[in-house]
Amino acid sequence: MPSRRVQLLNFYDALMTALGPSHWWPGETPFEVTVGAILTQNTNWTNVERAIVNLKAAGLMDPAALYAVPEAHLAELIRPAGYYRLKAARLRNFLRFLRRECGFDFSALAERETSDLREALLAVKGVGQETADSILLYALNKPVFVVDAYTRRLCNRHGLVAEEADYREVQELFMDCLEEDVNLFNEYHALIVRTAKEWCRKTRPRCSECPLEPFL
DNA sequence: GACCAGGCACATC
DNA sequence: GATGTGCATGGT
Repeated sequence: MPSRRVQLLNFYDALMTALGPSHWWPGETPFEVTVGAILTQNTNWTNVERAIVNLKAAGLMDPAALYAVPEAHLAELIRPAGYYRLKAARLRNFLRFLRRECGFDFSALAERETSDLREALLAVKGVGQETADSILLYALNKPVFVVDAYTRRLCNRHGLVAEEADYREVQELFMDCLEEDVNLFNEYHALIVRTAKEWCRKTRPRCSECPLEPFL
């Protein structure tokens, strides 16, 4: 029985061989990445893209500019992403946080120590663990592993964690077993999500062809 | 027409 | 502490 570290490294190699590098997160700036992280909560990325296009077309992919927009207008712009009233409030919660903590300056935010910053992000209403970690890793380049529903299923199916393991437990599995490497964490999470989309959806090749079978 | 998608907060027991 | 529910759009 290979160690959990070896299993995780084998998964990674299999995914990288099958799919190649991901170049994540799609987004031109840390702010855009963060907006995407909030908008994609329980939502298909293609719907998020429509909302991002609307924001850019309105010249609002900028924290100070976006904060100046009335919440109802913001909600209409992000409507294609679903849960639009809820997400408009969540985006504004984050913008208020950003103004208070660093005057809308992401590079100042990135100076802060990771676990302290994580706590601060989690205190924003509408930012849970996955969203906070996505912001830390993909917008701020902090070495934090992002866990999602796919990651949990993968670990369950392969007996790496118990069925009832919570977010932190799955996260610690990866972070304890792997070296602390922003690039590795970035690529690993991206590959898991891409595998779920490209192998495990019914219109794609069957699940038996998935490089991680059994995955979903 | 049902089911799903890169969650989260809150109510209720 | 566990479990259930609302939030909403667009693709398959």
